[in-house]
Amino acid sequence: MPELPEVETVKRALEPALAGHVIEAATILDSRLTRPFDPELVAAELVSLRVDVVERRGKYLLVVFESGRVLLVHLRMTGSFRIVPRALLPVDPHRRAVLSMDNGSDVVYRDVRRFGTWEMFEPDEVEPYLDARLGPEPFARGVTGRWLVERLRLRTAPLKAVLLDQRVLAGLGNIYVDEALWRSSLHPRRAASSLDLAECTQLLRSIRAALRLGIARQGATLRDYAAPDGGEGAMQDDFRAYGRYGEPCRRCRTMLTRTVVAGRGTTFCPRCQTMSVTRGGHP
DNA sequence: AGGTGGACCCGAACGC
DNA sequence: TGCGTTCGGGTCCACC
Repeated sequence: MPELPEVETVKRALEPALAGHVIEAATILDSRLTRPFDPELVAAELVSLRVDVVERRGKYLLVVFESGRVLLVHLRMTGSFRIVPRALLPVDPHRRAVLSMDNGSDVVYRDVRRFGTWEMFEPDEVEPYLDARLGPEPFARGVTGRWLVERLRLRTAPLKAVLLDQRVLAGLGNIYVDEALWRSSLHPRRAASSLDLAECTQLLRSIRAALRLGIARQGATLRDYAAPDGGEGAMQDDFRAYGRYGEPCRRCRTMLTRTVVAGRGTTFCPRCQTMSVTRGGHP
């Protein structure tokens, strides 16, 4: 599932293939991708635009054109890109779009579950759109333990539910929330508002450590996620909690437990990750 | 207003 | 074997 580290990996691979290049042809094969807009019209809009830069905000990819317009892409669950030489396209029933670039390469988008979205924005539209949906990047300077404790102060929902809320911090999903909670020894069902400053400072350190490791490992490859160069991530080999229920905790050897929090499968250590205020954590 | 649960998808894994 | 059922996961939306 592409979360911040996976999307960052995609962004880094896409940038050199797109930046400075012109889209010579665009094909959109699935009307769901651009819904409610006509896929043929969106494809026509893309043709002959020159890409300026590729950016990431939370789990969104921004293909910014020289005109200032932006193609906003969200991979959701199973969206992925692949960069291949033109005409080297094996048959793939899950292919949803192709951008043919002026350097002879095709940027191919595939999406098994068809949740992903492509939407064109005018220069001034994209910022308000994202600002309404996303909080700050977890690595932003202004994000501190003090900021987080204030941000959680009025949130009575389970900590895990609040961390999955993109308006609090942008880019966390089920994997990295479970990883961060394990690292900070916090129970996923703790009321978010019950965390004190020390816990929030520790939690933020853990969130950043989990994300940093994910980026260094080029994301986690589960089932069919792959980077645009076809490379697979290695983060799945470094999971401390996510999906490891039934296996021993790497701190205390207690068997990890699986439960459901905020409607999401949740793995945690019933011994380390306590419901009460902790003294010091384990980054 | 904050919290919750269903809808959207479809392949994999599971149950009989 | 073959069929039907369940599950998951990000975001949006209706409802409390």
